[in-house]
Amino acid sequence: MERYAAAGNTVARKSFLPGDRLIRQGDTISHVYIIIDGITKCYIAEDNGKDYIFEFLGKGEVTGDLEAIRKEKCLCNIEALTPVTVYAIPHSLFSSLVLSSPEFNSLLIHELATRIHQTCIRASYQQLYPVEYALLRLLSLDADQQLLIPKKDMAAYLGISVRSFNRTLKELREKNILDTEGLNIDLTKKQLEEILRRYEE
Amino acid sequence: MERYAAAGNTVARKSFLPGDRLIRQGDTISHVYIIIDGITKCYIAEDNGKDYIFEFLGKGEVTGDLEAIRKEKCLCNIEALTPVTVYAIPHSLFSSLVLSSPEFNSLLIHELATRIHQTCIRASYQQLYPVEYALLRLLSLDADQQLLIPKKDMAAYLGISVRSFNRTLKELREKNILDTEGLNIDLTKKQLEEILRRYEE
DNA sequence: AACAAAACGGGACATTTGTCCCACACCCTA
DNA sequence: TAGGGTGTGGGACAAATGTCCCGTTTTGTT
Repeated sequence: MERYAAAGNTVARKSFLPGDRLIRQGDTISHVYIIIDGITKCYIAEDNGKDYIFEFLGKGEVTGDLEAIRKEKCLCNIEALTPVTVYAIPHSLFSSLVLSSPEFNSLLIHELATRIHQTCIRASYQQLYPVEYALLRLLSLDADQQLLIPKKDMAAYLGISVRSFNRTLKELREKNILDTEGLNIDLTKKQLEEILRRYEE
Repeated sequence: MERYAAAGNTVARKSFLPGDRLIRQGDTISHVYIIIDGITKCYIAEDNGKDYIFEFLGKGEVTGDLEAIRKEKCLCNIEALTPVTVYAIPHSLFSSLVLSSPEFNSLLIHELATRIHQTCIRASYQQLYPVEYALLRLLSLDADQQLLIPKKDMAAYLGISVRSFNRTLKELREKNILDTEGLNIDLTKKQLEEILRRYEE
Protein backbone atom coordinates (compact mmCIF):
# COMPACT_ATOMS: atom_id res chain seq x y z
CA MET A 1 0.00 0.00 0.00
CA GLU A 2 3.05 2.22 0.32
CA ARG A 3 2.84 3.33 -3.26
CA TYR A 4 -0.27 5.36 -2.48
CA ALA A 5 1.62 7.42 0.04
CA ALA A 6 3.15 9.33 -2.81
CA ALA A 7 -0.22 10.92 -3.49
CA GLY A 8 -0.08 12.63 -0.09
CA ASN A 9 -2.48 10.08 1.34
CA THR A 10 -0.49 8.23 3.91
CA VAL A 11 -1.69 5.29 5.89
CA ALA A 12 -0.82 5.87 9.53
CA ARG A 13 -0.61 3.41 12.37
CA LYS A 14 -2.35 4.40 15.57
CA SER A 15 -2.60 2.91 19.03
CA PHE A 16 -5.31 3.04 21.66
CA LEU A 17 -5.56 2.00 25.28
CA PRO A 18 -8.50 0.15 26.81
CA GLY A 19 -11.37 2.59 27.26
CA ASP A 20 -10.17 4.92 24.50
CA ARG A 21 -12.61 5.62 21.74
CA LEU A 22 -11.43 5.21 18.18
CA ILE A 23 -14.65 6.77 16.95
CA ARG A 24 -17.29 8.84 18.73
CA GLN A 25 -20.93 8.63 17.77
CA GLY A 26 -21.97 11.88 16.10
CA ASP A 27 -18.46 13.01 15.25
CA THR A 28 -17.31 13.67 11.72
CA ILE A 29 -14.29 11.54 10.90
CA SER A 30 -11.78 11.56 8.10
CA HIS A 31 -10.35 8.06 8.27
CA VAL A 32 -11.33 4.45 7.85
CA TYR A 33 -9.74 2.04 10.32
CA ILE A 34 -8.46 -1.46 9.90
CA ILE A 35 -7.70 -3.25 13.13
CA ILE A 36 -4.23 -4.71 13.31
CA ASP A 37 -4.59 -6.08 16.79
CA GLY A 38 -6.86 -5.94 19.84
CA ILE A 39 -10.59 -6.07 20.49
CA THR A 40 -13.05 -3.20 20.21
CA LYS A 41 -16.73 -2.85 20.85
CA CYS A 42 -18.97 -1.10 18.37
CA TYR A 43 -22.06 0.38 19.99
CA ILE A 44 -24.80 2.98 19.80
CA ALA A 45 -25.53 5.00 22.93
CA GLU A 46 -29.23 5.82 23.01
CA ASP A 47 -30.54 9.01 24.54
CA ASN A 48 -32.09 7.08 27.40
CA GLY A 49 -28.63 6.16 28.66
CA LYS A 50 -28.57 2.58 27.40
CA ASP A 51 -26.04 1.12 24.99
CA TYR A 52 -26.54 -1.42 22.25
CA ILE A 53 -23.45 -3.27 21.08
CA PHE A 54 -23.59 -4.48 17.48
CA GLU A 55 -20.41 -6.37 17.33
CA PHE A 56 -17.00 -6.90 18.78
CA LEU A 57 -14.41 -6.11 16.14
CA GLY A 58 -11.05 -7.79 16.09
CA LYS A 59 -7.97 -8.34 13.97
CA GLY A 60 -8.46 -7.59 10.29
CA GLU A 61 -11.87 -6.01 10.63
CA VAL A 62 -12.81 -2.64 9.20
CA THR A 63 -14.73 0.25 10.66
CA GLY A 64 -15.60 3.78 9.68
CA ASP A 65 -16.35 2.67 6.14
CA LEU A 66 -20.05 3.47 6.38
CA GLU A 67 -19.20 7.04 7.26
CA ALA A 68 -16.72 7.28 4.41
CA ILE A 69 -19.38 6.10 1.98
CA ARG A 70 -22.33 8.04 3.30
CA LYS A 71 -20.36 11.11 4.37
CA GLU A 72 -22.45 11.34 7.49
CA LYS A 73 -21.72 11.66 11.16
CA CYS A 74 -20.62 8.53 12.94
CA LEU A 75 -23.37 6.06 13.57
CA CYS A 76 -21.78 4.50 16.59
CA ASN A 77 -18.91 4.49 19.04
CA ILE A 78 -15.88 2.29 18.64
CA GLU A 79 -14.12 1.71 21.93
CA ALA A 80 -11.02 -0.30 22.70
CA LEU A 81 -11.53 -3.15 25.16
CA THR A 82 -7.92 -4.24 24.99
CA PRO A 83 -4.89 -2.32 23.71
CA VAL A 84 -5.58 -1.77 20.04
CA THR A 85 -3.50 -0.85 17.03
CA VAL A 86 -4.99 0.15 13.70
CA TYR A 87 -4.19 1.42 10.26
CA ALA A 88 -5.89 4.77 9.68
CA ILE A 89 -6.73 5.29 6.02
CA PRO A 90 -7.73 8.82 4.94
CA HIS A 91 -11.12 9.09 3.26
CA SER A 92 -9.51 10.49 0.13
CA LEU A 93 -7.37 7.39 -0.23
CA PHE A 94 -10.29 5.11 0.58
CA SER A 95 -12.42 6.74 -2.10
CA SER A 96 -9.77 6.56 -4.75
CA LEU A 97 -9.19 2.90 -3.96
CA VAL A 98 -12.91 2.20 -4.32
CA LEU A 99 -12.89 3.90 -7.71
CA SER A 100 -9.61 2.67 -9.09
CA SER A 101 -9.18 -0.81 -7.72
CA PRO A 102 -11.69 -3.43 -8.82
CA GLU A 103 -10.36 -5.81 -6.17
CA PHE A 104 -10.78 -3.29 -3.40
CA ASN A 105 -14.21 -2.39 -4.74
CA SER A 106 -15.29 -5.99 -4.75
CA LEU A 107 -13.93 -6.60 -1.26
CA LEU A 108 -15.92 -3.64 0.01
CA ILE A 109 -19.16 -4.78 -1.57
CA HIS A 110 -18.74 -8.27 -0.16
CA GLU A 111 -17.92 -6.93 3.25
CA LEU A 112 -21.03 -4.74 3.27
CA ALA A 113 -23.23 -7.57 2.06
CA THR A 114 -21.89 -9.87 4.71
CA ARG A 115 -22.54 -7.32 7.41
CA ILE A 116 -26.16 -6.94 6.33
CA HIS A 117 -26.50 -10.70 6.29
CA GLN A 118 -25.14 -11.10 9.79
CA THR A 119 -27.02 -8.16 11.21
CA CYS A 120 -30.30 -9.52 9.88
CA ILE A 121 -29.70 -12.98 11.24
CA ARG A 122 -28.82 -11.69 14.65
CA ALA A 123 -31.69 -9.20 14.89
CA SER A 124 -34.03 -12.03 14.04
CA TYR A 125 -32.92 -14.60 16.56
CA GLN A 126 -32.49 -12.05 19.31
CA GLN A 127 -36.10 -11.02 18.88
CA LEU A 128 -37.59 -14.45 18.39
CA TYR A 129 -35.70 -16.75 20.73
CA PRO A 130 -35.34 -16.61 24.51
CA VAL A 131 -32.27 -14.86 25.92
CA GLU A 132 -30.82 -18.22 26.88
CA TYR A 133 -30.52 -19.15 23.23
CA ALA A 134 -28.78 -15.94 22.19
CA LEU A 135 -26.47 -16.22 25.15
CA LEU A 136 -25.39 -19.72 24.20
CA ARG A 137 -24.69 -18.58 20.67
CA LEU A 138 -22.56 -15.73 21.98
CA LEU A 139 -20.61 -17.95 24.35
CA SER A 140 -19.97 -20.53 21.66
CA LEU A 141 -18.44 -17.92 19.36
CA ASP A 142 -15.00 -17.54 20.77
CA ALA A 143 -13.90 -18.78 24.15
CA ASP A 144 -10.67 -16.79 24.08
CA GLN A 145 -12.21 -13.36 23.62
CA GLN A 146 -14.76 -13.88 26.35
CA LEU A 147 -12.18 -13.51 29.04
CA LEU A 148 -11.52 -10.02 27.72
CA ILE A 149 -15.09 -8.84 27.42
CA PRO A 150 -16.69 -7.56 30.63
CA LYS A 151 -20.11 -8.91 31.47
CA LYS A 152 -21.80 -5.57 31.14
CA ASP A 153 -20.67 -5.54 27.52
CA MET A 154 -21.91 -9.04 26.87
CA ALA A 155 -25.23 -8.01 28.35
CA ALA A 156 -25.31 -4.91 26.13
CA TYR A 157 -24.59 -7.13 23.15
CA LEU A 158 -27.58 -9.26 24.01
CA GLY A 159 -29.72 -6.21 24.63
CA ILE A 160 -30.47 -7.16 28.24
CA SER A 161 -29.56 -5.95 31.71
CA VAL A 162 -26.62 -7.33 33.64
CA ARG A 163 -29.09 -8.75 36.12
CA SER A 164 -30.83 -10.81 33.46
CA PHE A 165 -27.48 -11.88 32.12
CA ASN A 166 -26.40 -13.22 35.50
CA ARG A 167 -29.72 -14.87 36.07
CA THR A 168 -29.50 -16.69 32.76
CA LEU A 169 -25.94 -17.81 33.47
CA LYS A 170 -27.09 -19.24 36.76
CA GLU A 171 -29.89 -21.18 35.11
CA LEU A 172 -27.52 -22.59 32.53
CA ARG A 173 -25.17 -23.71 35.29
CA GLU A 174 -28.00 -25.39 37.12
CA LYS A 175 -28.78 -27.25 33.93
CA ASN A 176 -25.12 -28.33 33.73
CA ILE A 177 -24.72 -26.63 30.38
CA LEU A 178 -22.20 -24.13 31.68
CA ASP A 179 -19.03 -24.50 33.68
CA THR A 180 -19.53 -23.97 37.40
CA GLU A 181 -16.93 -21.24 37.37
CA GLY A 182 -16.28 -19.06 34.33
CA LEU A 183 -18.20 -18.91 31.11
CA ASN A 184 -17.25 -22.07 29.35
CA ILE A 185 -19.76 -24.27 27.71
CA ASP A 186 -19.50 -27.69 29.28
CA LEU A 187 -20.55 -29.62 26.20
CA THR A 188 -19.22 -31.06 22.99
CA LYS A 189 -20.20 -29.35 19.77
CA LYS A 190 -22.80 -31.97 19.05
CA GLN A 191 -24.35 -31.67 22.46
CA LEU A 192 -24.51 -27.89 22.03
CA GLU A 193 -26.18 -28.19 18.65
CA GLU A 194 -28.69 -30.56 20.17
CA ILE A 195 -29.47 -28.06 22.91
CA LEU A 196 -29.86 -25.18 20.47
CA ARG A 197 -32.13 -27.31 18.31
CA ARG A 198 -34.38 -27.91 21.29
CA TYR A 199 -35.42 -24.27 21.30
CA GLU A 200 -37.12 -24.89 17.99
CA GLU A 201 -39.70 -26.98 19.83
CA MET B 1 -31.55 -0.27 -19.97
CA GLU B 2 -32.78 -1.79 -23.20
CA ARG B 3 -29.34 -1.76 -24.75
CA TYR B 4 -28.22 -4.50 -22.40
CA ALA B 5 -30.84 -6.83 -23.75
CA ALA B 6 -28.65 -7.38 -26.77
CA ALA B 7 -26.23 -9.34 -24.63
CA GLY B 8 -28.89 -11.98 -24.06
CA ASN B 9 -29.59 -10.65 -20.60
CA THR B 10 -33.09 -9.36 -20.76
CA VAL B 11 -34.88 -7.55 -18.01
CA ALA B 12 -38.30 -9.10 -17.58
CA ARG B 13 -41.36 -7.72 -15.89
CA LYS B 14 -43.16 -10.02 -13.49
CA SER B 15 -46.37 -9.80 -11.49
CA PHE B 16 -47.41 -11.34 -8.19
CA LEU B 17 -50.65 -11.58 -6.27
CA PRO B 18 -51.03 -10.95 -2.54
CA GLY B 19 -49.62 -13.92 -0.67
CA ASP B 20 -47.28 -14.95 -3.50
CA ARG B 21 -43.65 -15.21 -2.63
CA LEU B 22 -41.17 -13.43 -4.87
CA ILE B 23 -38.32 -15.13 -3.03
CA ARG B 24 -38.24 -18.14 -0.72
CA GLN B 25 -35.81 -18.37 2.13
CA GLY B 26 -33.21 -21.04 1.38
CA ASP B 27 -33.84 -21.09 -2.36
CA THR B 28 -31.16 -20.34 -4.91
CA ILE B 29 -32.25 -17.50 -7.16
CA SER B 30 -30.94 -16.11 -10.39
CA HIS B 31 -32.47 -12.64 -10.46
CA VAL B 32 -32.38 -9.36 -8.63
CA TYR B 33 -35.74 -7.63 -8.30
CA ILE B 34 -36.68 -3.99 -8.45
CA ILE B 35 -40.19 -3.23 -7.31
CA ILE B 36 -42.23 -1.23 -9.81
CA ASP B 37 -45.37 -1.17 -7.74
CA GLY B 38 -46.95 -2.74 -4.67
CA ILE B 39 -45.88 -3.58 -1.14
CA THR B 40 -43.94 -6.63 -0.01
CA LYS B 41 -42.74 -7.90 3.31
CA CYS B 42 -39.22 -9.16 3.76
CA TYR B 43 -38.92 -11.68 6.58
CA ILE B 44 -36.99 -14.56 8.07
CA ALA B 45 -38.95 -17.57 9.25
CA GLU B 46 -37.19 -19.09 12.24
CA ASP B 47 -37.28 -22.80 12.95
CA ASN B 48 -39.44 -22.24 15.99
CA GLY B 49 -42.29 -21.09 13.76
CA LYS B 50 -41.95 -17.38 14.36
CA ASP B 51 -41.31 -14.74 11.71
CA TYR B 52 -39.21 -11.62 11.93
CA ILE B 53 -39.98 -8.92 9.38
CA PHE B 54 -37.03 -6.69 8.51
CA GLU B 55 -38.74 -4.25 6.31
CA PHE B 56 -41.65 -3.54 4.07
CA LEU B 57 -40.36 -2.91 0.56
CA GLY B 58 -42.20 -0.65 -1.86
CA LYS B 59 -41.85 1.14 -5.16
CA GLY B 60 -38.28 1.56 -6.35
CA GLU B 61 -36.72 -0.70 -3.77
CA VAL B 62 -34.34 -3.55 -4.56
CA THR B 63 -34.15 -7.08 -3.26
CA GLY B 64 -32.18 -10.19 -4.01
CA ASP B 65 -29.00 -8.17 -4.34
CA LEU B 66 -27.37 -9.74 -1.30
CA GLU B 67 -27.79 -13.17 -2.84
CA ALA B 68 -26.38 -11.96 -6.15
CA ILE B 69 -23.31 -10.62 -4.38
CA ARG B 70 -22.73 -13.45 -1.94
CA LYS B 71 -23.93 -16.23 -4.21
CA GLU B 72 -25.64 -17.87 -1.28
CA LYS B 73 -29.09 -19.18 -0.65
CA CYS B 74 -31.79 -16.65 0.06
CA LEU B 75 -31.58 -15.11 3.47
CA CYS B 76 -35.26 -14.33 3.74
CA ASN B 77 -38.68 -14.54 2.18
CA ILE B 78 -40.16 -11.77 0.09
CA GLU B 79 -43.93 -11.95 0.00
CA ALA B 80 -46.42 -9.70 -1.77
CA LEU B 81 -48.89 -7.97 0.52
CA THR B 82 -50.63 -6.18 -2.36
CA PRO B 83 -50.49 -6.94 -6.07
CA VAL B 84 -46.86 -6.41 -7.03
CA THR B 85 -45.00 -5.88 -10.26
CA VAL B 86 -41.22 -6.02 -10.55
CA TYR B 87 -38.33 -5.91 -12.95
CA ALA B 88 -36.37 -9.15 -12.78
CA ILE B 89 -32.70 -8.63 -13.58
CA PRO B 90 -30.58 -11.74 -14.25
CA HIS B 91 -27.55 -12.12 -12.03
CA SER B 92 -25.27 -12.08 -15.05
CA LEU B 93 -26.55 -8.67 -16.06
CA PHE B 94 -26.41 -7.41 -12.49
CA SER B 95 -22.78 -8.49 -12.15
CA SER B 96 -21.71 -6.95 -15.40
CA LEU B 97 -23.39 -3.70 -14.45
CA VAL B 98 -21.54 -3.69 -11.14
CA LEU B 99 -18.26 -4.17 -12.96
CA SER B 100 -18.77 -1.93 -15.94
CA SER B 101 -20.87 0.94 -14.70
CA PRO B 102 -19.31 3.20 -12.08
CA GLU B 103 -22.69 4.84 -11.50
CA PHE B 104 -24.41 1.53 -10.88
CA ASN B 105 -21.52 0.43 -8.69
CA SER B 106 -21.76 3.54 -6.61
CA LEU B 107 -25.52 3.27 -6.29
CA LEU B 108 -25.16 -0.28 -5.03
CA ILE B 109 -22.53 0.63 -2.45
CA HIS B 110 -24.64 3.47 -1.15
CA GLU B 111 -27.71 1.32 -1.02
CA LEU B 112 -25.89 -1.35 0.99
CA ALA B 113 -24.40 1.21 3.35
CA THR B 114 -27.79 2.77 3.93
CA ARG B 115 -29.32 -0.58 4.69
CA ILE B 116 -26.68 -1.32 7.30
CA HIS B 117 -27.23 2.10 8.79
CA GLN B 118 -30.98 1.64 9.05
CA THR B 119 -30.78 -1.93 10.28
CA CYS B 120 -28.40 -0.90 13.06
CA ILE B 121 -30.55 1.99 14.17
CA ARG B 122 -33.66 -0.13 14.28
CA ALA B 123 -32.07 -3.09 16.07
CA SER B 124 -30.83 -0.66 18.68
CA TYR B 125 -34.04 1.12 19.51
CA GLN B 126 -36.10 -2.01 19.35
CA GLN B 127 -33.89 -3.55 22.00
CA LEU B 128 -33.47 -0.53 24.20
CA TYR B 129 -36.81 1.26 24.18
CA PRO B 130 -40.22 0.00 25.25
CA VAL B 131 -42.48 -1.47 22.59
CA GLU B 132 -44.65 1.61 22.75
CA TYR B 133 -41.81 3.70 21.38
CA ALA B 134 -41.06 1.39 18.46
CA LEU B 135 -44.75 1.16 17.68
CA LEU B 136 -45.12 4.92 17.48
CA ARG B 137 -42.15 5.13 15.15
CA LEU B 138 -43.67 2.49 12.91
CA LEU B 139 -47.06 4.16 12.82
CA SER B 140 -45.56 7.53 12.05
CA LEU B 141 -43.74 6.15 9.02
CA ASP B 142 -46.44 6.01 6.43
CA ALA B 143 -50.13 6.36 7.17
CA ASP B 144 -51.15 5.13 3.72
CA GLN B 145 -49.37 1.81 3.81
CA GLN B 146 -50.67 0.90 7.23
CA LEU B 147 -54.11 0.22 5.86
CA LEU B 148 -52.56 -2.45 3.70
CA ILE B 149 -50.46 -4.17 6.34
CA PRO B 150 -52.24 -6.70 8.56
CA LYS B 151 -51.67 -6.39 12.27
CA LYS B 152 -49.91 -9.71 12.53
CA ASP B 153 -47.30 -8.34 10.15
CA MET B 154 -46.88 -5.14 12.09
CA ALA B 155 -46.42 -7.23 15.22
CA ALA B 156 -43.84 -9.39 13.44
CA TYR B 157 -42.02 -6.24 12.39
CA LEU B 158 -41.84 -5.14 15.99
CA GLY B 159 -40.80 -8.60 17.09
CA ILE B 160 -43.75 -9.02 19.45
CA SER B 161 -46.93 -11.08 19.64
CA VAL B 162 -50.22 -9.83 18.27
CA ARG B 163 -51.52 -9.79 21.83
CA SER B 164 -48.83 -7.37 22.93
CA PHE B 165 -49.43 -5.30 19.86
CA ASN B 166 -53.12 -4.92 20.65
CA ARG B 167 -52.40 -4.21 24.27
CA THR B 168 -50.01 -1.42 23.37
CA LEU B 169 -52.48 0.08 20.91
CA LYS B 170 -55.11 0.12 23.64
CA GLU B 171 -52.77 1.91 26.03
CA LEU B 172 -51.92 4.52 23.42
CA ARG B 173 -55.60 5.11 22.80
CA GLU B 174 -56.23 5.54 26.50
CA LYS B 175 -53.49 8.15 26.53
CA ASN B 176 -55.21 9.92 23.61
CA ILE B 177 -52.16 9.48 21.45
CA LEU B 178 -53.92 7.23 18.97
CA ASP B 179 -57.18 7.56 17.10
CA THR B 180 -60.08 5.78 18.81
CA GLU B 181 -60.69 3.76 15.68
CA GLY B 182 -57.92 2.82 13.28
CA LEU B 183 -54.22 3.34 13.65
CA ASN B 184 -53.79 7.04 13.12
CA ILE B 185 -51.66 9.12 15.37
CA ASP B 186 -53.83 11.84 16.82
CA LEU B 187 -51.07 14.42 17.13
CA THR B 188 -49.19 17.03 15.20
CA LYS B 189 -45.61 16.27 14.27
CA LYS B 190 -44.33 18.45 17.07
CA GLN B 191 -46.52 16.76 19.64
CA LEU B 192 -45.30 13.37 18.44
CA GLU B 193 -41.67 14.40 18.67
CA GLU B 194 -42.32 15.62 22.18
CA ILE B 195 -43.83 12.28 23.13
CA LEU B 196 -40.95 10.31 21.64
CA ARG B 197 -38.49 12.52 23.44
CA ARG B 198 -40.16 11.72 26.73
CA TYR B 199 -38.97 8.10 26.50
CA GLU B 200 -35.45 9.40 26.92
CA GLU B 201 -36.28 10.29 30.52
C1' DA C 1 -0.53 -2.13 52.55
C1' DA C 2 -4.72 0.85 52.10
C1' DC C 3 -8.12 2.72 49.83
C1' DA C 4 -11.35 3.87 46.02
C1' DA C 5 -13.52 2.42 42.03
C1' DA C 6 -15.34 -0.89 39.32
C1' DA C 7 -17.05 -5.60 38.46
C1' DC C 8 -19.68 -9.36 40.21
C1' DG C 9 -23.71 -11.99 42.24
C1' DG C 10 -28.03 -12.23 43.60
C1' DG C 11 -32.65 -11.19 46.70
C1' DA C 12 -37.13 -8.86 46.38
C1' DC C 13 -40.38 -6.79 43.91
C1' DA C 14 -42.57 -4.32 39.76
C1' DT C 15 -43.34 -4.26 35.03
C1' DT C 16 -43.56 -6.15 30.57
C1' DT C 17 -44.55 -9.63 27.44
C1' DG C 18 -46.16 -14.20 26.08
C1' DT C 19 -49.50 -18.04 26.06
C1' DC C 20 -53.92 -19.83 26.08
C1' DC C 21 -58.40 -19.10 25.37
C1' DC C 22 -62.83 -17.41 23.87
C1' DA C 23 -65.84 -14.30 21.27
C1' DC C 24 -67.09 -11.54 17.44
C1' DA C 25 -66.87 -9.66 12.72
C1' DC C 26 -65.75 -10.21 8.01
C1' DC C 27 -65.03 -12.47 3.67
C1' DC C 28 -65.19 -16.28 0.85
C1' DT C 29 -67.26 -20.09 -1.44
C1' DA C 30 -70.28 -24.08 -1.79
C1' DT D 1 -77.68 -18.86 3.38
C1' DA D 2 -74.59 -21.81 5.94
C1' DG D 3 -70.16 -22.90 7.20
C1' DG D 4 -64.99 -22.51 7.30
C1' DG D 5 -61.16 -19.71 7.47
C1' DT D 6 -58.90 -15.52 8.93
C1' DG D 7 -58.38 -11.18 11.21
C1' DT D 8 -59.45 -8.73 15.37
C1' DG D 9 -59.90 -7.65 20.51
C1' DG D 10 -59.17 -8.71 24.99
C1' DG D 11 -59.42 -11.49 29.89
C1' DA D 12 -56.64 -14.35 32.93
C1' DC D 13 -52.66 -16.17 34.15
C1' DA D 14 -47.63 -17.59 33.60
C1' DA D 15 -43.06 -16.51 32.36
C1' DA D 16 -39.44 -13.36 31.32
C1' DT D 17 -37.05 -9.22 32.22
C1' DG D 18 -36.03 -4.85 34.53
C1' DT D 19 -35.21 -1.93 38.64
C1' DC D 20 -33.48 -1.17 43.03
C1' DC D 21 -30.57 -2.50 46.32
C1' DC D 22 -26.89 -4.43 49.09
C1' DG D 23 -22.80 -7.12 50.09
C1' DT D 24 -18.60 -9.24 48.16
C1' DT D 25 -14.67 -9.58 45.17
C1' DT D 26 -11.35 -7.82 42.07
C1' DT D 27 -8.47 -4.27 40.23
C1' DG D 28 -5.76 -0.34 40.03
C1' DT D 29 -3.50 3.51 42.27
C1' DT D 30 -1.13 5.92 45.68
